[in-house]
Amino acid sequence: MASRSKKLEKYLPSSDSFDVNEFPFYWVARLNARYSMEIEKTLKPLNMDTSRWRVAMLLRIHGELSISDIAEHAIGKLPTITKIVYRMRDEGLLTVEQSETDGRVTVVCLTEKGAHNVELVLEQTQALFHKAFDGFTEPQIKKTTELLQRFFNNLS
Amino acid sequence: MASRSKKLEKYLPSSDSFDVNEFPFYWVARLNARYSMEIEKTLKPLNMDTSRWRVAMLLRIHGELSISDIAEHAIGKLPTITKIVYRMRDEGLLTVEQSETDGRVTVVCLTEKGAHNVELVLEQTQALFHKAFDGFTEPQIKKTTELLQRFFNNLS
DNA sequence: TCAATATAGTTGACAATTCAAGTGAATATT
DNA sequence: AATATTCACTTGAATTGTCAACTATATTGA
Repeated sequence: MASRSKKLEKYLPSSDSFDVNEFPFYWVARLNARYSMEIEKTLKPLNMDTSRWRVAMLLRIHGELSISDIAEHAIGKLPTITKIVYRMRDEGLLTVEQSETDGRVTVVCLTEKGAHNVELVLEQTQALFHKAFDGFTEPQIKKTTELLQRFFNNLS
Repeated sequence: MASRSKKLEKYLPSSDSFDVNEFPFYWVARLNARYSMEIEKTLKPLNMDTSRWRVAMLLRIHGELSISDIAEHAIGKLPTITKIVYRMRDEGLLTVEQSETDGRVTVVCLTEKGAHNVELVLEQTQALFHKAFDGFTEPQIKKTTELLQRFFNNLS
């Protein structure tokens, strides 16, 4: 047995000494759920939800994206993203058109209404983000992202 | 303007210098999604999914829990958890009964079949967890959990 | 060049989640 | 002791997500 197993044992769910409270993925799931719930409170009055929000935010950042691009950034399944996108188009939040250079790809872009909506949400979530980062220093935030990225890459 | 805003600005989605790749919640969402997707590959052949798995795992750890307890640990909504629980009961994975000390609460417990199922999944996910933790030292894992907990508490 | 394969997305049937509105049991208030 | 309120679910209707199968476009290789 490798010596590192001794200390790392409690992080393996199958181990006898496993402790959920020390298990990173337990906290990733909980934090994600809590974050989503909090942000939905702001989103709901504006007829948005987390799915729509993620898509809108990605489009704000990247200008325009294909359905696959969105699926990749949001780690969602293609049929799911497709449906979110068409739902949002029907609501007038974004435009959908076939790419001119590749007939297979669907290019998605925020409408003015969609962009305006995003800004509204951003204004109203400011307080939430300040609360989220409260007590954190810049290096700590950086460290968090770095660790999360490493776990992410390990699973990819 | 506070001096700390300067450096922390890029972490606020409303800021001009915002960078998603440095945004912890982006990575929390992505990591959670990827982790769920990976674990579902193992779960599916055993007729399980992430929801059922979370509930089963919590029951393995805590012995028995009320529906609210489960909702709290899994950060899920009560109607959702209620339905998952009754689905799992119908599948013979757990028992559901009214508490003797408080007639409002529903006590949930794994059946033998449910417990056996959990052990099967645990065996088959061993490799996944080793992969997930690959390259991490004990202090790094500890640090990750600590940072996630702090974000979680900030949002609570 | 043209069949074979791969990509990118879409659709319909089905499953899971969520909201709103309930029920019934326990606590708190008068 | 009677009433009001809170708590812990539960349920039905509507929304959303997922799988499997399919379409259309692009790329590859003989």
